[in-house]
Amino acid sequence: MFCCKQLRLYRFQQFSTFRWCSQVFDQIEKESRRKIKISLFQDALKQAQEFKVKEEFIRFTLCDVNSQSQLIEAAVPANVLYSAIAQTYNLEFSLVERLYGEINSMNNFEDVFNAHKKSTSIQFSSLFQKIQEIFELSGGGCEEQKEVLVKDLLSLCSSAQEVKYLIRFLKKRMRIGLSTQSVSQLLDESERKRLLGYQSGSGDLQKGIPIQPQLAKSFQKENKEEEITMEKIKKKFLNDDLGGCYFEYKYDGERLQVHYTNGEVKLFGRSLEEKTNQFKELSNQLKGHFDNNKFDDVILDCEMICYHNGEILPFQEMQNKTYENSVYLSLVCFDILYHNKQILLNKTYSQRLQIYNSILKPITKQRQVISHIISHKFANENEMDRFYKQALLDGLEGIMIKRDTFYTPGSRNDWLKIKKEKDIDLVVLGGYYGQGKRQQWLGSFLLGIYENGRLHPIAKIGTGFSDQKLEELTKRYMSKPSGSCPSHLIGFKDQPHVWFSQNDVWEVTYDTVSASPLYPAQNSQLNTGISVRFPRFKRERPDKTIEQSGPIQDLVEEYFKVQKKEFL
DNA sequence: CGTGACTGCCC
DNA sequence: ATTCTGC
DNA sequence: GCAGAATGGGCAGTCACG
Repeated sequence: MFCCKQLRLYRFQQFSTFRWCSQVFDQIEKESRRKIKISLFQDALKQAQEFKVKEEFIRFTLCDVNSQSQLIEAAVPANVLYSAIAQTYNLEFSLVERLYGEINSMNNFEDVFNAHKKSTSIQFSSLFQKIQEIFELSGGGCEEQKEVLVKDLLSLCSSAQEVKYLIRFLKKRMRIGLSTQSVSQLLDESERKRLLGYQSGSGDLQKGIPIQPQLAKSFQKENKEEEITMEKIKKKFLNDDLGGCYFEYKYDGERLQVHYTNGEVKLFGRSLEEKTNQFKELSNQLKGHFDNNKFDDVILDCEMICYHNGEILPFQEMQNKTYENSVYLSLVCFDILYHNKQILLNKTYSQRLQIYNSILKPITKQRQVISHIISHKFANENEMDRFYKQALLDGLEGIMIKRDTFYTPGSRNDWLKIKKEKDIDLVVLGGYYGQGKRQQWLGSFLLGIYENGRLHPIAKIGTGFSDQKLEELTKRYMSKPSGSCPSHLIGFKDQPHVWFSQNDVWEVTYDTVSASPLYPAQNSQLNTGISVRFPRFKRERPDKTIEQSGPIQDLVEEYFKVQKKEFL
């Protein structure tokens, strides 16, 4: 009897301390094979369950304290966190910012830490509770309180490893190579609803709880370097079979999942946050529409767009009308997951299409509360191509092509998006230190464009580099004497960590031009700065001079073009 | 009470 | 959002 | 092909500060 108690006590301390948790994470992080990562996590989950900290352990893994309340602010603003670290370990703030705000290898940190080490590790459940208290703070003066509490937490750590994962949690980047998708697979549906806030759609569907949306993949992503042709799309995506697939315009708005059940409307965003209150007026209009039209219970997949005087406004306009004046908001439905007591996930798209077309009216130039998208079938590449080109002429983002398959939550396999991408030559002005796996490199760069004899910032860029390229670029620019901020950019709000003394030309791919409150690049026709949406690195252009960047005139014209499109 | 910095969520 | 990476 | 982890512009909301 006594022995048993001793054993239990021993195991309890082994398994439910924060040290146990950080050791599990360390193991998972070091393991590169995903299957093994998952099984390590699964084992840990069993132990966590045994000691009644399963929920906390999962939330810690996913850096999610409590998804119940949307109003919770950032747990710990970066500067508060850094300041707490700096004070706890007697470090310069700037050193924390550069180095210890993101602990990767233990080499540097262990010495610093050892002087402040606690000999016993805190119980995991009590650590989690303390973290929760931090999250619950809000209002004036809360940052100061948070700082105090974070200092407490840091001082409770018994190993440098614990500090590492605590910091990562507070920064909301656990980066152990295992995240929501893998965790989700290990949960049953009720745990999934409770802990992740969504349902997978396998088995029963519960209305009023969001379902992971199905997603699309991009055609150009799999076909870099090459021109988009409908012939290639037909061959690669459709297996030369045009028969079963549908073509639709891709509206540039905001994805919303609509649940209407028992006379109640609920809206959910793409990341499954509830948006009912954020779009209250739209929600009420929808309820009115559904009530009046004798609607059955439904779950609809829609794009929210914004109308003004018979025109659909571009994305940027929608964003800032959204909260001010929701009378313009409108939904375009493009799929249906549930209708009249029937789960439709395992119906083909043809069948679902027929249902949503039968209960909604097609989209028109005049705003309706809710309408449906128009689907087309095409017999050959010419028709496909004409449709795509017409979409671009009409000012849309591009088109979607959908296979005639079941609705698969989370999958990107059956929907293809085709967007027009453009290239432009820009000048690299400086660099910003990277985070996480890019900590020892520059992680992004400031780009400029030549106008009126000077270079003007127009965007940052941080994707499109292979690891090797990024390392090479970092070495190249960091080994040169660094430049300084040009006098005309002293007021620029997002100063690079390193200004480059040599300004090279890079070819950059982007999607659209946007009005910018941050970037000063403009010309005399504009009363605002401009920038580009979705910038990505394509290649270096050593053959070009900075004067050959742009020209900005092209971007300005593109910007004006988007402003006055009709979108239908 | 207004402004600027920061964060979370859209894309 | 886009992109790259290891499995 | 999947999942994860880097990174982008820009808006609304929150909080610190003057």
